[in-house]
Amino acid sequence: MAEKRITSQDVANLAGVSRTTVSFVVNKNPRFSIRPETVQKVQEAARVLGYIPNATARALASRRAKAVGLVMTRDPRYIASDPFLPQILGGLLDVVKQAQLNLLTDWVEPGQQYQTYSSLIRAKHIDGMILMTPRYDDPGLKALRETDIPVVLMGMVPGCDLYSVDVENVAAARTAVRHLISLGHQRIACILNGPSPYSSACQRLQGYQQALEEAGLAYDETLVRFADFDATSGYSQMRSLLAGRPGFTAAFVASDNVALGALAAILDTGLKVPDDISLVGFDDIPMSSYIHPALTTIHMPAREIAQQSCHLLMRLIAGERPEERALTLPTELITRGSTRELGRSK
Amino acid sequence: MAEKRITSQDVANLAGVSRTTVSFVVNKNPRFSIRPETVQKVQEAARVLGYIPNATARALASRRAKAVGLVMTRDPRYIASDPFLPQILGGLLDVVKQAQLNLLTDWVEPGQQYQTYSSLIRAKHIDGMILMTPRYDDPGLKALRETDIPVVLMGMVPGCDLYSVDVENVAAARTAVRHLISLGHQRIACILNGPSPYSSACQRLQGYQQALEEAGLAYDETLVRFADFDATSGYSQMRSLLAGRPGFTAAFVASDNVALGALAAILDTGLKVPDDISLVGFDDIPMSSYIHPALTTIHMPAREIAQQSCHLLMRLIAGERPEERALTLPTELITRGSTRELGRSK
DNA sequence: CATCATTATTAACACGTGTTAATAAGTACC
DNA sequence: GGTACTTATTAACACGTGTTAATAATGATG
Repeated sequence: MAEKRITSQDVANLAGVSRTTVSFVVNKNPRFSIRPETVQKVQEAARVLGYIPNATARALASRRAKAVGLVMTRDPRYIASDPFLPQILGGLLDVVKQAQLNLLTDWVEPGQQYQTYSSLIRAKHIDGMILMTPRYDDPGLKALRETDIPVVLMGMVPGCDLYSVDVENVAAARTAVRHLISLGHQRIACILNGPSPYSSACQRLQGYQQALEEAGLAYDETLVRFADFDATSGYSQMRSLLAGRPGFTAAFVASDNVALGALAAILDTGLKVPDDISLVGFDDIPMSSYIHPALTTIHMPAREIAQQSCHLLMRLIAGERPEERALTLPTELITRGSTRELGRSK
Repeated sequence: MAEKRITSQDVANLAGVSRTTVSFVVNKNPRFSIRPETVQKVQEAARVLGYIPNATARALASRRAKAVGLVMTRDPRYIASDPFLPQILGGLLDVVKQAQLNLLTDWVEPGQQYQTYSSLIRAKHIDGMILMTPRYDDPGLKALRETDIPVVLMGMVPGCDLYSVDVENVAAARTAVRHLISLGHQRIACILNGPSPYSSACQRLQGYQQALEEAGLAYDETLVRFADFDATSGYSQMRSLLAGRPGFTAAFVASDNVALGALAAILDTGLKVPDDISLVGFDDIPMSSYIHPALTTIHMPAREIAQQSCHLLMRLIAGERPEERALTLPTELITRGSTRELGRSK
């Protein structure tokens, strides 16, 4: 309690130099060269006293918070069931630690988006932010575009030219559905990962439609459902699909999490995967290879997305303005046990 | 870019009062009463200008960072596969937002614990911190105890009287194993969630041993394995168990995540759950009810743990020092399809 | 030796707020 | 109308650092 805070002044006194010199040594400011023996003295004094610069004062003086924000745009209850969050966080922490930055996490209450975006930045708690899972209908995005605030979207919003890092959702979904078609399936159901305001849901639906179209298959709206990111919604949407008895032999579920729920629904109805219904997921969450049958899915490079987003954000904070505004990462189809050629049994 | 920052001075000028008055109005300082019409004037001016107080300056002046830290003590690769992180984060964000605090996330590199703990606080980036999944062998804990830094452990470390919030690991594990015993199982394998330096692993092992003892069953070390938090490790540990052909009819796996791997290993060997082997997990991750067979497990109130930890931390930051240092939350056995009475078939 | 160029160091101000101690204005009382 | 007291407001300092512009010390050059 009585621990006296040690300031740069204390270090300066002990080393017998001025506070400014200490600052130059600590920050290795290249514009001013300091005699090696002075550097030595200062570093020794800092070590002896256990000097740790006060980050707050530093932020105030340098007008740099040395922190970036991860801002989520979902209800907290979805945050709690987001299977990617750990990977994203892991990737961000990696980069952030290496760059000596801090990571602040926040979520925006629906409808208060702009308020939160702008106050986070303007209050200078952070230098820039990464927006996770942006929505089409977020009015805050347009407002952000007009400022010059460093922002990176994880996931893209069409018609919005903020910097973004995303996977090729359309192509990936098309690949997934093509795979089912190549196995002979003709009636293929589709459950999207989330509601349509989320751009990833929309794009994956597009990929589904494109694959059907190029194969000359009709698009049947009654085979399409929108889930809500979690397994529970996947379960009920699949039940709703099965209740209609539409005779589909395969399903593309645009989220592994949702797919697990869908899988449970199928098994509960007494049908088997892949014998009766082939299932393709999306995301390749760590667990996908450990369920039975192991889930065929699209690999989502979550960690890379996080890392690239962070690197991009750091460039923006440094003042760079790269030409390319949308960075798109490749995905990969992982074939496992949940898909099988139509009509072939074990 | 040219957007001029608006300071409290600007507000003061517009309202025709001093900066101090603005500060009193904004902070609703009760020690100084201000005439209602002045308050009105100031608030109006702030609204017109869109004034947002600079959090950094505020933190510096008030010597309160208005932020708490979530510090993880695992390798980043474990962070990435921690199924609880989303729930924890969701719970923390809930509380933190309500208290107008910010949440900073960080992880400590093994071996550098104390360095990071202390610099985070002393640099005043945060006012206090929550340590996730502490280890027995963390020398930083002892060092922390000697300072008066507000810290809450999520998960407890015996012999360390830092404030902590945890579940009753021993009792919960005992309940889980008792359940298996009550179903007639006598040879029960055990796979711990993580390596023994993690206290939760140790405690769950104790619970396992106690249940055996009170039922008069012998403790067989060859039936015990330590996993490494993820499904992959669960898979290999279960394979290793099965390779020995020790004839166990049930297994207690102290983590659902690990249990999923173990389940896959069992099924891959051609055995069935629960027909051949009954399985009890631990954690009740959201997915546990959606796999087949649905996992019998111990419900871990992750969200509550996070919330309670945060509340406790806030009290510590406020200067309180509650008598009770260890808060223990109850768990609950959730019986699902993965356990069955010995010898009874479907 | 005087002059200039270069290097090393520092005094002084800036960053935007919280807070104390002092002042000014207003009110009640005899 | 002066005094004591309350209320409203502010000037001035504190927080701990980054950074510029000026100064002092050193070395090189004619």
